[in-house]
Amino acid sequence: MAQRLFVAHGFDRTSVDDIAVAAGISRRTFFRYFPTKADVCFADSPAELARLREGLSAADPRESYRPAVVRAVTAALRFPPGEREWALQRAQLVLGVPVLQAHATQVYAQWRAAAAEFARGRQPGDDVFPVVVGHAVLAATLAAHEYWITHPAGDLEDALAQMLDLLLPPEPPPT
Amino acid sequence: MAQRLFVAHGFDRTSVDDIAVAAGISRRTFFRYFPTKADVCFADSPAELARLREGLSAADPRESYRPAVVRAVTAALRFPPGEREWALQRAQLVLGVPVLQAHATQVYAQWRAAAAEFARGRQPGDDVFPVVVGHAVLAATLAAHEYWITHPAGDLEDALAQMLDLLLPPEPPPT
DNA sequence: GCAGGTTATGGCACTCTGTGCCAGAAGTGG
DNA sequence: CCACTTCTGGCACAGAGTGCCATAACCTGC
Repeated sequence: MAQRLFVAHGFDRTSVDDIAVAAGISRRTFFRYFPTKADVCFADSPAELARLREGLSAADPRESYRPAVVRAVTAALRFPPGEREWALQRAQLVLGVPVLQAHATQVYAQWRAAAAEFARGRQPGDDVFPVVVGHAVLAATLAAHEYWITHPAGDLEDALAQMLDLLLPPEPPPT
Repeated sequence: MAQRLFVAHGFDRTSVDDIAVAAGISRRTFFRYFPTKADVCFADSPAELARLREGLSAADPRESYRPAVVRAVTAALRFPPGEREWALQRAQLVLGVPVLQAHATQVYAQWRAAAAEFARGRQPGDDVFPVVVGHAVLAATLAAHEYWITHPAGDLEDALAQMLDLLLPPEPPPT
């Protein structure tokens, strides 16, 4: 509901009062549901993060790590076909509005942490590998979304797989 | 000067009034020098960005792109030895304080854009390569800083080179 | 040194976000 | 119906950031 206002009038020109009035609640109540105006656009993020963690921890330890990451990430960000427009609109907002780009860093940090933790389990004792994998997963996710909003005819999932293939580092030999 | 206050009392617990009083200026004047409280920590960013662009555009077009990027990035972020503590402190702030992480996205976007523009010049007609290189350069820069603040004994420059080597995609064959 | 204009500074009032506190409405179980 | 919990709204507040205007500091040329 609020997302529609953001798209129609711009995020910055939509005040919390506007949203509250449109939603038929008070300003104070809005802040009980969403800690921040920007959080309206990140309502699905906890679920996506949970799916990512789930997909990573479900991976077969004997399988090499790259296909496992590709599968977990694409599954975590999959959406039902009916929500395609909705997801695209949200991606345009998050990647295009500075305040939302900024707010997204908190979500990104959790993605990085999840990927890094998985990588640490694959290469115990290696301090570099988890950091690189964390940033690679995040960079690929962002790159895929960036590519998607400029080429909306294609599928996000394909872009994700392609970007991950280009950005994930090779698996170092076990120590 | 303000950075010292941030380190001593925390970024959030330091108000603009505090900074203004410590600097002997008025609150209003502070906002003339820095559009935002967070911008205090990004005073060097325009110069770093300029050095990055410069280094990239100075690269020999016959050289493959990866070493050119490594040279440009490491040169852009090089600092005199006397500023090492200062730079490390700033990195800890920017990577550790949520508000600063968030504000940094604006700077990151410019880095990505500079790297992407360079990559576009190397692979005209390829829509994927610039996006990937932009995100790879940024991811490697962040990964290097993240590694550096947890292993401050090493050199940032070495970490940058290592991360870029792991994250930069291979150069696709010319079309 | 002085009148001219330009630039830097300070103060004031305002909007907006986000928060703490408290009062009252709404729902729930006995 | 009553007690208890939960949801909601209003109010006041702090802090960031901005627009406006008055004034102080700094050059100019004369």
